[in-house]
Amino acid sequence: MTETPADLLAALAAVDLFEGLERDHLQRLARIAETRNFTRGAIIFHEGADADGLYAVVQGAVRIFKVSPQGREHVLHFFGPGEAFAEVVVFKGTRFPANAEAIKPSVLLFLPTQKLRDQIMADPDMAMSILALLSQRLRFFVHKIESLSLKETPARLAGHLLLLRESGKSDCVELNVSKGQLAAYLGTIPETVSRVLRKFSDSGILKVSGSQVTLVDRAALESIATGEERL
Amino acid sequence: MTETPADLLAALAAVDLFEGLERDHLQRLARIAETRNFTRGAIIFHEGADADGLYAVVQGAVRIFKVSPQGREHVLHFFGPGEAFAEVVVFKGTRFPANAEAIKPSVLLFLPTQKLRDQIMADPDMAMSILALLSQRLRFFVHKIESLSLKETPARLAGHLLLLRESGKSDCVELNVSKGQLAAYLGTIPETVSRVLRKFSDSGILKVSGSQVTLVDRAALESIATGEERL
DNA sequence: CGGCTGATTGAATCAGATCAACTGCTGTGG
DNA sequence: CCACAGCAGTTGATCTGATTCAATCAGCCG
Repeated sequence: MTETPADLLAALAAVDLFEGLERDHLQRLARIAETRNFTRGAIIFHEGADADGLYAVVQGAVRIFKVSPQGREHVLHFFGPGEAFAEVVVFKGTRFPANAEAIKPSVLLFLPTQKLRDQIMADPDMAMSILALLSQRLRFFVHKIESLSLKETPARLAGHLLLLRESGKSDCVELNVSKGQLAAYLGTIPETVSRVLRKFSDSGILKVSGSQVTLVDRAALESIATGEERL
Repeated sequence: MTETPADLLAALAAVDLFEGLERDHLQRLARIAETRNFTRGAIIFHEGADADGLYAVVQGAVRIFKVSPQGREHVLHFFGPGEAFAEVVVFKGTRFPANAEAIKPSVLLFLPTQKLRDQIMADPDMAMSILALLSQRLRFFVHKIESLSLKETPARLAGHLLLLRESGKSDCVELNVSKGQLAAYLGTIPETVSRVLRKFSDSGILKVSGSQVTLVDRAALESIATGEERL
C-alpha cells in the first residue's frame, strides 16, 4: 500500500489541527494515519492506559471524561468532526489522563505518537499549529476552572447556552447531548440541570422543548452568566 | 550593549522551559530577554490586557488569579523560581486570560512574543520543549478540574498536602502561602480551610503549628484524597 | 402492550458559604 | 516598655444551594 487513498487525505485536510498545511505535508501525514471505527458507547481509551497516539474525529462525536471513586462522571470535553484530541500525549506521552468514549457511531483518524513527533520536528509550521491548539485548550480550561470554582450552577448553564448560541446564528440552540451528559459537563447532576432549566423557562428567559432551547431574554441570561444577577 | 551579561544567561538557563537548550540558543534568547523587578503585591499584568510576552521567575513568587463579579478570587497557579508563565499568549496571543501578582519581592525575566516566536520557528528543539511544557500544564489542569468538580474540600486539601510532601523528603510540609491564598487555590474560603485542618488534626491525621504541617497518618490522608473515605 | 431509558418533580439532608464575634500575633508610636 | 491598631486566623451560628433518595412521568422500541 504505497498510495494514499484520496478520502484519507480529505479527512486529514478537514481536521482543524492540520488546517493550512501544505499538500505534501498532508501526504506524509496520510501515510502514518489510519482510520478506526467505533460504535455508540464504545470506549476509545481508558484513563491510565498507555497513550500511543493522537485522534481526530472524522464523523460522529466523542466525550472525554473522568470518573470519581464514587462513580460520578465529569465530562471534560466534547469533540465533533474536524476536532483533534489526545494531542497532549504526543509530547508528555505516558498515559491518558482521562477516558474517551464515542457518544455516536464514529469514524476517527489515529496517528501514532512516534511518527507524528518525527513529522513535527521536521516541520515548524506543524509545530506552531499544535502549539496554537494546546494554548487554546489551556485557555479553555482556565475558563472552565474559573467557572467551576467561582460560579453557581445557573451561571454555568447560562454561560454554556450563550456559548452554544454563538456558533449558530439563531436564538434557538440544540443540545447535542443528553441532559445527563450536559450535567456531567457542567459539574453537576441531571436533576439540578432540570430544575435550573425550569426556573429559567418559568421566568421567561428561555423556552425549552425537548433538546431544543430558545433564548428569549439574552440580556438576562448574560447577567446571570457573569454572576451580576442571581436568579 | 551587544554583549549578554553572564547573570542574564544564568537566569535563562535556570528556567525549566529552556532546560536542555544548547548554549548558543540560550545566547540568542538572552539577547531578547530583559529583567523586571516587582515589589510584593505589585500587579504584573491584568486580565484582558494586551499580552506582549512571556515571563519567567528568577527570584520571588507569583500567583495567577481570576476575580469573580462578587469579588471572590480564585488562584489558578503559583509560580516560583525557574518557572515560566503566560507562555500561552505567545501562540494564541491576544489578551491575558487572568491576572498576575507578585506575592514576594520578585525578579522576573520578560521575553517579548514576536521575537520569541521567531526563535521557535527557527529552532525545533525549542518548539518541542515548549510543547512539552504546555502538555504538562494541560494535564495539570485536567487534574485540577477533576478535583474541583468531583471532590469535596477535605479531599482537595488532602491531595494538596500530599502533593507538597512529594517535593520535600520529610513528612513535615511548609505552606508557603497564607491560608487565605491556599483557600483561594483550593476553590474555597479561609474559614473552611481552617475547619478542615482542625478536623484533620483532631482525628490525629496531621499536626498543625502555624504554617508547618506534619503528616502523621499518610494512609488516611491518601484515602481521603482519593475519596474512598470521607472524614 | 409491557419494559426500558431519560427526564422531571418533591422532600429530606448536607456541605460549604456567609456573617459576626473573638483570639492572638506583629509592628508602631507614644 | 507598654498600648493599641491592624491583620490573619479561628470559631460559632445560621443560611442556602445542591445532592441524595424516591417516586412519577414521557417517549421509544421490541
